[in-house]
This record gives sequence, C-alpha cells and structure tokens, in this order.
Amino acid sequence: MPVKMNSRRLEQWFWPALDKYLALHNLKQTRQRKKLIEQFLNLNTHVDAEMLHRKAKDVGLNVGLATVYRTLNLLQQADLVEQHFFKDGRSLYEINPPDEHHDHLVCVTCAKVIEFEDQAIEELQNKVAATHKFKLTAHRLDLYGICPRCQ
Amino acid sequence: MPVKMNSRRLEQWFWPALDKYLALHNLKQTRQRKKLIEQFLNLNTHVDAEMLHRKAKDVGLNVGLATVYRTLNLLQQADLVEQHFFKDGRSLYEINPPDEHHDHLVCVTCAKVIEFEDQAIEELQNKVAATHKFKLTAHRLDLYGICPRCQ
DNA sequence: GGCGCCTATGGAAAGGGTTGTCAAAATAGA
DNA sequence: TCTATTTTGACAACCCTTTCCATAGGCGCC
Repeated sequence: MPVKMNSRRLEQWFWPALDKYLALHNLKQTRQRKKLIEQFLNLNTHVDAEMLHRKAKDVGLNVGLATVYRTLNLLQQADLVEQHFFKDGRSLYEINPPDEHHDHLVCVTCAKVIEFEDQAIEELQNKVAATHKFKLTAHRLDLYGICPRCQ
Repeated sequence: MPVKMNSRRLEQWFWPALDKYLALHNLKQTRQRKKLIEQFLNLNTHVDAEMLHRKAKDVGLNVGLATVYRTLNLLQQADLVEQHFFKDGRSLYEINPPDEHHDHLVCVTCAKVIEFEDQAIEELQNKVAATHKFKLTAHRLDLYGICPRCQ
C-alpha cells in the first residue's frame, strides 16, 4: 500500500517546489494559478481539465478552460503532476510527489481504483530497460481485474 | 523478447476467427475490410488509422478514412486487435493473437516501440492482485524512456 | 440469376478534447 | 509609479475520431 502524504506534508512540499519552478523560468504568481492549484491539492486525486474547471467555478473563480489546461501543462512540465492517458481520449492529471510512485489496480466492473507499489517489480523494470539500453524516464503499470466485492 | 507467430500461423488463426465473428454478428465480407486487414497483417506491428489508410492507398485500394476506423473498431470488438493509448492522443492498434501477451518499452523521443515480456514481472503482478483479492483479467505495463539512438 | 433486405461505404460534417491567437489585464522589478 | 513581460479570457483553430446520409454492395431466398 502506498502511503499518501497527508495534506500538510503535501502542501509543504508542493508550494516551495512550485515557487522554485516559477522563479527559475521567469513565470509569475497569479491568482488563477494559485486558486486552481489549491483546488487540485484539495481533491488530490485524478482529475481532468473539465473537473478542475468546474471545481474552480464552484469556489467562485471565473477562470477560462484554456487557463486550466495551461496550468495543468505547466505543472506537468514542472514534474509536479503526472499525466495519464486512458481509454477515452481525455487525460487525467495526478499530483506527483517525489518518491511516491504507485501503480493502479482497477476493477473492471465498478471502476474502483486501488493504488499500490511494489519495489520488486520496479527493479525488474529497470532491468528490462537496461537490457535494451533505454534510459528509463517513467512507466505505467495498470492491473485490471475484478475486486472482491464485485466477484 | 516475445516470440511472434510467423506469418502463416498468424493468418491461420486470424481469418477463421474473423469469419466466425462476422457470421455471429450478421456482418458482411467486403472487399475493403479484407484488403485493409491484409495490409494490417502484413505490417503486423503497431499501426494507427492514418498509417493503415496510407498503406491501403499504396496498394491501390481507394478506401475512406472512416472505413479504416470502422474496421479497426470492429477488430477490436472482436478482440482480434488491441488498442493502445500511448502519450500523444492517438491510438495505436496491434494484432492480438491469443496467449501472446507482451509489454511495451516506448522511446519518448522518437516514439519507437519495443516489445518485451518478463515472466518474473508477471508473477509479481499476480501476487499483488492476490494480496488485494482481485481476480486479474488483464494488465498493461508501459515503460517510457530514451532509446540508445536518441540518447 | 434476379429480387429485396440490410449492412457497408465514401465523403463531408460534426464532435470532443486540447492548443493557438490576440487584445486587454495583471505581475514583478526598477 | 512606471515599464517590460507574462497571463488571461474568449473564441477560433486543430487534430483525431465518430456520425450522417445517400449510394453501393453482400447475401439469403425464390
């Protein structure tokens, strides 16, 4: 079971990391960015652009959808979120704290997602990459099955 | 390295399976379908709709792009091909012979895809599923990295 | 073979997610 | 505060994919 950072730790890691990235790239602190990211951190799950857009409107931030995409792309460039591509053409984004990688176990019946990590698997992946002389940058492992409740 | 069926075995499995599916669903044998699929089998790698469309034109088949998509979707429904979503918003399709699973090592620079299989990883996956009492039905493992030539 | 039903096709249009454009607004530094 | 530069919102443009629709083409039946 992956241990997820609690909210306090998450924020303590995230905001300085973001500030650093912004400063490094001559980017600016803006109200929209801050609010959008606050919402994202609150949710702290897989979100797509449209969900975040709605969530922002809910808390009274009148922000354009384009800005949501720009913000998500920025976060991804900064390696602060991870982008997932799944089976309907839309991307999901997920906060990506350092050293907190996990994979997904997905119930094909109820769509429930369990996160897990397995160090042994990771090591074998590195071995495979090494065999083919690849410099590994990322990976995704999704297991699909039927959860206990749905069986 | 995964062992791929040779061309003869591939065709001996594929065409009867397709015929069976068509018959079962009251679908028809058409020139376009047959030719498109012939090209796909010839290539026998990851293809996207546009590649297949071009390939078909190359051999003198004037087929609409819509038909290419329809054909690929049909094959997927029949479970004769597998659809992949790698990181650029377009889908790749791959012939999917029974009992011939493999995973992917994708170069993030040149988009080259290498196939591999690793029994040890598979076993560990089963173990993970068992831990969570999931009945595993499928999985996908994509490794992303930079290939030797792009480094 | 010919008839009729029903599926398949091509081309164009529509769809849905994402990115680009551009004038106006906001930020950060002097 | 003033100025250079980035960011924003609204909307258009984009790309891949699906849908529409009128026509063409399989396939069973006589």
